[in-house]
Amino acid sequence: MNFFDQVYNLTKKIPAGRVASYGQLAALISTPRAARIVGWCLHQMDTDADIPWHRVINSKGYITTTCEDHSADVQAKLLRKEGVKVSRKDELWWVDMKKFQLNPKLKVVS
DNA sequence: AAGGTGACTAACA
DNA sequence: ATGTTAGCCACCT
Repeated sequence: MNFFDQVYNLTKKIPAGRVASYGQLAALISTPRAARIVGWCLHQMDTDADIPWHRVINSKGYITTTCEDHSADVQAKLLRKEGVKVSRKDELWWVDMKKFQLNPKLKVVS
């Protein structure tokens, strides 16, 4: 199983109504510094894959997608549909990580 | 086979 | 406190 598959697998486990950061996912796959790869992975992923890609955002809570199919607007909409509070901040969509981050305690590492 | 590319981050100035 | 910089590492060309 390659890294991408692990990312996909893990992403699927994120429950609706919660979000995780790229770095957090990387840490859970035991490669704490691979945050960028996680992002790239989701960027490259098949659009039809059954993966809740929208539940993954950056460590500060901002939505920074650059995909056209998976735009930040779409992502924000999907999250709100699941009960995650998304607001406008600095021209970007933002969610409160303190409230919605998946298992914050796991973000130890380092 | 080697170097480039990120939906990132933490450390610094 | 805010903006920049430099590591990060699996995959692609």
